[in-house]
Amino acid sequence: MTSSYTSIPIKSILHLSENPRPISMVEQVNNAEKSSNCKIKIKCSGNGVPKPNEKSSAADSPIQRRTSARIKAVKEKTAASELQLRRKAAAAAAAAAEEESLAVGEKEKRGSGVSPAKVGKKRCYKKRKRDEESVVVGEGDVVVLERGNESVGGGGEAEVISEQQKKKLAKCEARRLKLLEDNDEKMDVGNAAAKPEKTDSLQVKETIRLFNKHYLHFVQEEEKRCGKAQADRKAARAARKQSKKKGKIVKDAPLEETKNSAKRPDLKAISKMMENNEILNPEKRVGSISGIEVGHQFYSRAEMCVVGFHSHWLNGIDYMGQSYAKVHNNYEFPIAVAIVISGMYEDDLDNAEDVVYTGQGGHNLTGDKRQIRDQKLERGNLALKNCVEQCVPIRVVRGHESRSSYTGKIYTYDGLYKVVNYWAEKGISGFTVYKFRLRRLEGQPVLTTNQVYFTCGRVPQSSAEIRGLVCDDITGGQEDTPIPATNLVDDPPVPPTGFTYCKSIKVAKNVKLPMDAPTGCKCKDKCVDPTTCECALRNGSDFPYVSKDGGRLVEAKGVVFECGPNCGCGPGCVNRTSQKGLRYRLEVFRTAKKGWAVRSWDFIPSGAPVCEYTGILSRAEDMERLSENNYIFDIDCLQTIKGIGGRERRSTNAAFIANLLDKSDEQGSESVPEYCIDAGSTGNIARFINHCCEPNLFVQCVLSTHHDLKFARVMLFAADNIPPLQELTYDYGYALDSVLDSDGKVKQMPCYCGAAGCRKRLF
DNA sequence: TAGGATCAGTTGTAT
DNA sequence: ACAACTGATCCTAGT
Repeated sequence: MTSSYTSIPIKSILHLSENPRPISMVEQVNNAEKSSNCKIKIKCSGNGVPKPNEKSSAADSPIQRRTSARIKAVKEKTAASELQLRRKAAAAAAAAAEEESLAVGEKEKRGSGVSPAKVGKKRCYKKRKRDEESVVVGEGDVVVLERGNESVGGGGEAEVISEQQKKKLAKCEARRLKLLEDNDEKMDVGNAAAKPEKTDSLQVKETIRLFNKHYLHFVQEEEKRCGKAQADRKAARAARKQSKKKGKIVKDAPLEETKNSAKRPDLKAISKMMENNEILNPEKRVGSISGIEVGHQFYSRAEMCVVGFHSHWLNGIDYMGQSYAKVHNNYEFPIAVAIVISGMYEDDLDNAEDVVYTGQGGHNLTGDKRQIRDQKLERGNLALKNCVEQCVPIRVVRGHESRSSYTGKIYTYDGLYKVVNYWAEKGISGFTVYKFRLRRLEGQPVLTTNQVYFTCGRVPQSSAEIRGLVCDDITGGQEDTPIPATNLVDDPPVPPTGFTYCKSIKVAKNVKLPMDAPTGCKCKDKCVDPTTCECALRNGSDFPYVSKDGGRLVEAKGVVFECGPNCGCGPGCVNRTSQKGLRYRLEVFRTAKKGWAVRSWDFIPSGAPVCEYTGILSRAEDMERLSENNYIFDIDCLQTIKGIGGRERRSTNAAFIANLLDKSDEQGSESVPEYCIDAGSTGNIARFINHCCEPNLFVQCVLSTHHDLKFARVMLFAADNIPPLQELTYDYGYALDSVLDSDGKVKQMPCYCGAAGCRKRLF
């Protein structure tokens, strides 16, 4: 039986709660603000919403917000400087590429020194890395094995060590020494060595992001198919009823069409990524995988596959088979490289640092999930046995039941373990099972499995449990779920002040929101069929959302057309996903260096809507006068669609949008946003979300009550699966040199978000 | 909530 | 070329 994780001392849990999640290494831009803030004494009244006329205190400003570009000056400058910049960038990239290709040999020797900054470079690095891996097994990772504990056997039917095996052990020792040597070299390189690790972790992040995109795409495909199947069944039933009346016999539709069960979108996503060569680390390898640290959380088995951590979504033991013997002659194959401990075997025994793992086979896959046959020393079992004899460490992942995951399960990488010994015995059900004693290698980060388990459970259940609470609900009851504010940084702790909470957009006096609501779809209750729903057609004949998990955006789009006031569907329609208000329990918390920040107590799956950016909808040029307002968000829907002003180009329904673009062009829209949302004095939770160069949210413009791109609603969606208590961030999206000061000079703002790929400048 | 069908890549073996 | 192997996932049926 798999032991529970309660074997961890309570102390370690307490320790955790005493030390809140480390705050990312972000330097505050406005350091001066903090001291002034400390002097302000503000009592948070009743509902916690400050008076509207309270002066916006600098304390509320984490770092400078997405400020309106100084429009006129930019207009003049953009065209000229953009061209110049592009030329410069192209020249720099070319030079870098050349330098890179020349330096490859040298850098490979050092095994480091890769700049994470430029995409072009990153690609070069990725490729080189793979080439490296295809010829090296077990190198480049720190593997420290203790001697004297490598005897084979120890259990019932232990095998005895042979002369040949002794030789192998010697070989193994030699390998170990080499690894240590390599490690020393790495240490010498010092800081430079840390860089590629970060780059790799970004690659891991991006690969998982890509997986999520494919995953949601296939979820959508399946939802469509199942929806159609359901409609077909309904129609078939109706037809049968009719024909019964007439006395005719109608055959049932073939099973294929009526089947309602969805094919597994996760597996389809894996297949797709294999087909596209998008799998990270496609070669199996011994030891740790760079970019995946101990404690890394996976949200499904499929995630492990796409980053090359464990190459099968189903097998417990991942091993390198005989085919690897052709390329690598330093091992006797098969050898195991990774295992998943998920408690599926009745004979498992798990004490965290010390595990008795049951081999594979003889397991009743359906029903009671117990042993029904004897296990044999073959496949994964043989691979684990070979690990004992050849001192090959294996990666260990543990599965946990957890609500904070879309699959209800979390897999945590617990580090490298060595297979100490193995034996065969009669298991609980009376069949022969192979057992492997695993011991965690020393010198690794403290085991995090239990911490993660309890971190998730540490989310407060009531306001009484919240530490450092300074405000019960900054929304003053406007949102369905209250948003508390906590402050464990300031002394005395102060709540966020200087703004009025508003759930929805307010419009400035001199701005007229388009009132001509577009014609709506004629669907009833919920929009289902994307081939007939007009709103779906506007999005390119597909709904932008999947129904799963209450609505998730499949991918970032130029603009999303949602159902609006003239649509026949109700509020529960999937194509109103962004209109349903806050879905997750959010918290505003004070950080030491970044001012206020936002995090969620709930798990947020990728593509889920987090919040809208609200405030006062204003003319961008009116904001020019307000030089110190740091809460201005330009509505850059048009720019995003056109892919200008530093915006990434996204997929769009070209046909429908071309029409809208023509309209806006007629109205003389330039490359600079005309309108913006000013959350300086009035806004919602979004005004507290900080910038990060590698964020976990992204901005998505949404149209529902009208089709004017200049007034699109601004929504923030989850870009990744976001675990509870992780700070929420998005990219403020400045083009470098796009902000000018009052004298028309280019203004520069350093970025201290601390991400590996930080651009070092906010603008 | 429990049971069971399904899913698809890897591996080893048979042809 | 093919079958065996594997346990996560999700739907369905039952309580």
